[in-house]
Amino acid sequence: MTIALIAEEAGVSVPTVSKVINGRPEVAPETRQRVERLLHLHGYQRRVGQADGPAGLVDLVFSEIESPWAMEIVRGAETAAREAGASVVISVLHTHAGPGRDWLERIAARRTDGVVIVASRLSAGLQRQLSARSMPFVVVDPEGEPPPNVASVGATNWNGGLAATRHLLELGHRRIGIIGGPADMLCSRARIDGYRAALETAGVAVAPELIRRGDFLVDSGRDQGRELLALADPPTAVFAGSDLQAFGVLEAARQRGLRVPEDLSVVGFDDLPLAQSAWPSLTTVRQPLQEMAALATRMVVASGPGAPEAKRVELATELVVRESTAPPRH
Amino acid sequence: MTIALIAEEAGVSVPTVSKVINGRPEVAPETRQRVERLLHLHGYQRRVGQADGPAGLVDLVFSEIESPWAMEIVRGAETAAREAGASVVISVLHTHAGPGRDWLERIAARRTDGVVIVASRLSAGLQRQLSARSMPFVVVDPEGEPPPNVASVGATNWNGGLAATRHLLELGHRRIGIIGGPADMLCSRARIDGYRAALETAGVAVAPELIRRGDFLVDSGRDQGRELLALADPPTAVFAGSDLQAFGVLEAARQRGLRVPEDLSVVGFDDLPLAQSAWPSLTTVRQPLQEMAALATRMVVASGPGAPEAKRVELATELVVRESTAPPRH
DNA sequence: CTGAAAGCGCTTACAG
DNA sequence: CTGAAAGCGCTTACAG
Repeated sequence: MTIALIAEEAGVSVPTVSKVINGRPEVAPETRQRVERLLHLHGYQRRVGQADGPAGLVDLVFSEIESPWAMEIVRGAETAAREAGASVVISVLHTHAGPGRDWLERIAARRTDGVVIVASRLSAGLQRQLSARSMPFVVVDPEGEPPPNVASVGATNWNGGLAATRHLLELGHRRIGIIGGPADMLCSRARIDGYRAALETAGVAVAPELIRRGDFLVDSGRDQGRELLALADPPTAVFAGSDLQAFGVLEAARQRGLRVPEDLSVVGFDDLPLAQSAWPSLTTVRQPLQEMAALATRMVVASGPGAPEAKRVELATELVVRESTAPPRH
Repeated sequence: MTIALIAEEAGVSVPTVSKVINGRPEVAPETRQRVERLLHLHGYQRRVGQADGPAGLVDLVFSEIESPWAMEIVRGAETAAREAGASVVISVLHTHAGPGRDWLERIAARRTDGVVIVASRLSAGLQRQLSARSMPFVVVDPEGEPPPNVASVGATNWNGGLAATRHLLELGHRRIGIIGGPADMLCSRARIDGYRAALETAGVAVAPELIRRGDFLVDSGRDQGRELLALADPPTAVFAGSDLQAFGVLEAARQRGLRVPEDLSVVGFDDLPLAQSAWPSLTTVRQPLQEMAALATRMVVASGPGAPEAKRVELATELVVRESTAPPRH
């Protein structure tokens, strides 16, 4: 939006618009008002030179970055952006409700090549506004069901849930607890469904009291783990929703004087670098977080102005067996 | 001061000066340097349509982001930037040599309010180039001795090393191993000096074989820890250079069948969120990473165009005693 | 790697 | 009050 365009729309000359912008006195009040309204309407901002190639920026939007999980996402996005000659801008919203108007206005004030939204809700309004500004976007691990025409990247969570649960069943476990993430996280629901499928296939009844929810952090693993272990008929194995949650379950087991894996088997999800260094080292479902973020970033920078192809990609998860799982005692 | 005047003084054309300012690659190195010196000398600032406003971007430059340590820095910087109405751009250089020409050209191609350089070397050349472009910058935890006129933020590493070592001495330990970071990290040298000071004050001889170096990651803690525990007269306590290194030492102790803290005391450094969840929970020296990054970010955005006041700030460290330290057996 | 020429968005001086 | 014309600082496309 240039003053030339504003001038045309207002039916005045370029110098007149310039005078309004600069508060010169010699402009007729009606003219001034008409021009001001148009300036405001179009959100006019002075533009220097005429660079306007790609901005070299990809916006990476988190709801929270408390977990080392987020660091893996940042690493993947940064690598892919750098390879494309771009840099990553981090925003943390501190809400799962998705980016709001504040954020959108800030983003609009500078240029960006595109937006990667991580583990957050994408409202229809935001989708429309991003599209209106020709900002391509991709959602990583969407919260809730993403609209069908939105590009997204995730992992094969259902398969991961299935593989983890089967591993425990094969070891001989029958009472298997599960701690999921927030109820509206799609990835978490898929894992729980994989857990159910494995149990049902094996002819093991699904016990509602063994299915718990928390956020993905250590504390919720400890709290839910404690409750599971305090049950009259406690589980002999727990499948946690994240590696951090699994660390919390390890803590709960220690507090009860249980040894892992002799008295309790624990499986995590993510395979963060720290999963190897924990004690006992963690059996977990690896999801390729760096690759997921890198792919989303590449989709966004490759798409140029205009929406990227709306497709859903799921990268493979893989069970990594370490020391935290073993057959149950009897 | 216009680019036309600079061009005349440098004996080049106006477009050439424009290319230098915008980080275009097609300028001969000698030409670039001559022009940069003049830009800096005259304190050049782009004058078109005077305002242009702040870019709303702070560049946060890491050499590596493998550790959750980096996440704490990101969180602090992001919070401070958001409070100032700005966003954080992440760059990872994958070298400790500090930002090079590549990076500088990319940065110059867009606007930035300033640069926070984390745990990297700041070359005189880079310092000159940032100044030439009126980009304020602050170094967090500088590698090597930073030039005296450079603003930097760190922690009271010497005091931290002193406090950790005193804690172990007070518990009765006399053979205390230490694993530092890379030899040219200033923060690491300060901690080792604090360790020496505590030993000397207590009249305990400093044993060279007990002083080790690694990077700050888990593997180096495990490797150096293993070597320390394999000594003919092994230490009864180890002060690690980071919490991750301490996790590695815990692993080395387990591999040797030693219990912590009964057979070996371990102290970390940083107090990452995970230090509480480890087992045993880690006695460590807390450094306020988020506050350090937030302060550096605020210094950079507050300084406006032109260099920030060149000052060195050290935030306080604090010993946090948990379960990984105890009196030695005898 | 360099710069003459054309062009950008915007401002100013001035004629009407 | 208004706008055609000249001008400003700067950038870009391109020929050499």
